[in-house]
Amino acid sequence: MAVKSEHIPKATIARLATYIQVLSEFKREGTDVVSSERLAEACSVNSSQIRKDLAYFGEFGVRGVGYYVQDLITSIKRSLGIDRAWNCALVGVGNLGRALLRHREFTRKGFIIRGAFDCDPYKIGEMVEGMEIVCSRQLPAKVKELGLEIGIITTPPERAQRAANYLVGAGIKGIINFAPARVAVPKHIHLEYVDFFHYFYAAAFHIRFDEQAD
Amino acid sequence: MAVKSEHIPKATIARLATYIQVLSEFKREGTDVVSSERLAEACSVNSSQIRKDLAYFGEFGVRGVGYYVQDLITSIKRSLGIDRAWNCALVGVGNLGRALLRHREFTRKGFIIRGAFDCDPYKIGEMVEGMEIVCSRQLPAKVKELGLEIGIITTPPERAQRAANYLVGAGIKGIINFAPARVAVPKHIHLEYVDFFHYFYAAAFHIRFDEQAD
DNA sequence: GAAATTCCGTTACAAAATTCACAAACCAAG
DNA sequence: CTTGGTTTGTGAATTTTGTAACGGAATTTC
Repeated sequence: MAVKSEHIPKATIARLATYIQVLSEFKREGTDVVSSERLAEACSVNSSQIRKDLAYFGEFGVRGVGYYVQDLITSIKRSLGIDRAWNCALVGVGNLGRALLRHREFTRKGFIIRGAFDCDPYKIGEMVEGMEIVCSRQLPAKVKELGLEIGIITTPPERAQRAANYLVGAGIKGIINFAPARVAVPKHIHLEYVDFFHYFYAAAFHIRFDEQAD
Repeated sequence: MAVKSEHIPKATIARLATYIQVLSEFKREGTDVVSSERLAEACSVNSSQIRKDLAYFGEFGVRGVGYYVQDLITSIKRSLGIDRAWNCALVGVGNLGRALLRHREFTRKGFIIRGAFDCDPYKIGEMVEGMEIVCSRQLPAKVKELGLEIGIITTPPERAQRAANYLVGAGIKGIINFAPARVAVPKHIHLEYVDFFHYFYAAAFHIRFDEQAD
């Protein structure tokens, strides 16, 4: 499913993920068809917004009717490139790394962690969730062998750059960095920073600010 | 530290969090003073962007010099309202909930989880990380007793709304929802959705899209 | 089967965010 | 004390994003 237009706003991608979530809820409730208006309300966005977001990727609705829930889920997934599984490598098996390895949702959402890497000799060889922790030096071999495409960094901040270098050198295509540190990568590598404290900061700010506004 | 202007863009808040992260790295390296230009490069944003973001909250720089790293960290933290600790309640002690309870970074960042709640009778009374799991019905009492202000929802999606209701009823001021479900709350309650699969979706999309663009 | 209704896709418009550009402020050197 | 080299803070210009309005396609009603 090709994109219609050249550039797609980052915000649109984020909203598509929300649409999938809400559509899945509709599906569970047994709703087959939904209008942009009703979907918009459930997502707390404008209905034009939804129609426009979807228009970047194609025509998925039926005029006078709305969107078929299951079809739309499928179409959005295809548009996002999550209509297939992605093989992932996790680098840094600390507390956070272990939590992610244990998190069943990854496999369910199509992001399958196939390799766990660490450079600590005490950890190498240990089994976590049925997976053996492997030395980071073996990344190039494993990336080829298992077809790994996305790297997940869960090291301490000071080791994040090294993990990124390993991943890039091994031929990974994209990196999701959970470590609280910026890393430099060649610009053909897609890089995302995950830091859920951002959300806490935003909450703290608004709570404090809203109180002042009274 | 009061805000200068009425409305502050959501994106600005997100960037301030990034600035803190990068400034902390500068501090660790022993850099005392930094220009908006250098900070901008490290954060991958425009230098005017930084100056404008900061201008919402005050004048923190010195013309001809730049920003004093430690002072700027302090100023941004005060601006965001994270110059003090926030007491949090976690509702839903499953895999994700336990992972967050174990995550040391929360305390270090000033978001202290003081109560763990669940409605499963088999879990109530269990100790997790030195904290006793308490019945969700006790939320109102505990919120008052411990001064809890922020609620963290880590229940399965179908129980997220109930958790939100409990939290709101107990007088919490803000909610961070890690459950993959939308919830409805009164509009004076600040609500943030956390879903790190968003980042994976974005990565999947760009990797696939960039390949096509070759 | 015609009219009325619904609702998508798209274009035009409005709002918001980002970037540019420059005056004012500061420091250092002579 | 003045000059030169920096760098901030901010109003103006530009770009991007979001919203409203509307034509046209599908369905339902009579």
